[in-house]
Amino acid sequence: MDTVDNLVEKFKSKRLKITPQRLGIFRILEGNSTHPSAEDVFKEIRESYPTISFTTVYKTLEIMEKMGEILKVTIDEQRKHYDPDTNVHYHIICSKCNKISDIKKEYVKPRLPREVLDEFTPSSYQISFYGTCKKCR
Amino acid sequence: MDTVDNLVEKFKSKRLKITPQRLGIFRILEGNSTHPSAEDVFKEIRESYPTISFTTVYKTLEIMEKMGEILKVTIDEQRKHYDPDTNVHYHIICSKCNKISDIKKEYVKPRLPREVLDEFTPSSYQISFYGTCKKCR
DNA sequence: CTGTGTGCAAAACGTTTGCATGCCT
DNA sequence: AGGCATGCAAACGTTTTGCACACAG
Repeated sequence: MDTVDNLVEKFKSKRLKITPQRLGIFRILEGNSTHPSAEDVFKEIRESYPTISFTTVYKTLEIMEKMGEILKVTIDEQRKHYDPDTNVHYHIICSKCNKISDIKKEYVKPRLPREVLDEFTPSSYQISFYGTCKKCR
Repeated sequence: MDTVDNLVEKFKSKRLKITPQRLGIFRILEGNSTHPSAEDVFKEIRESYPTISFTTVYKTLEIMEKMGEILKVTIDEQRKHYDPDTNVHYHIICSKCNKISDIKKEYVKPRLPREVLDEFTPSSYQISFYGTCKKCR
């Protein structure tokens, strides 16, 4: 996602309002590589803004996702996760502690065969490795 | 997954019972490449077995998944999908009609860098392309 | 001042569980 | 006969929605 400052400008240019709640959510997400769920964001922002509601968090995340500022990461069938890093990268997920980490090195771009590209226009992709991390082994 | 006949034997050898409900679920899944959700399986089996319950479908799918006969496909954040093809392959998902298709050709195995393998032991992975299919374009 | 955003409560949705009954082996 | 399987209803966890009020622009 963009910087908080640029995001504020983008919101203003779309006539979306900048509220303390939204600013708090922007700040939590900026540079965040923990792939938080809506609940994670809610819990964290509650510490600095105790009266914020779940509704506001959900709605703001939805707006940001539609704007393309954050990506929905479909990794865990229990809940949605969000990733402010919109560049493609692998995810590794520990099935025991459920931690999601990024892998950016030695990235191999998977390709679709030409005959598939005639039938299907890809816009994004996700690569997820499931396994066990060192701590949980 | 294995053939229905072999699956029946596997269930028997684990002292799991073969009921008409379970047989119906096996038959729906055999050779099924539509990546059905529990609800899809439920709807289809209802046609031949109108009194079956959601509970039975969920529980049977869970057993089969734990036995490794079908794979949980985490592609859609709304619901779980199951795939009786347990060989690794790509999935392409049309964001408009939500159809999930298999890609088996020109498969490139993504690799994790060695320093990651010291920290993380992968057991499976999923590659999903999101986009738009010809019909929906 | 206008219209968007907020927050509550309730609904919606897929999934899971407790439990009494049924039926496969 | 014994124990696993079934199916109902209720519980669950997450996400969405309707609505009145608040506040940013």
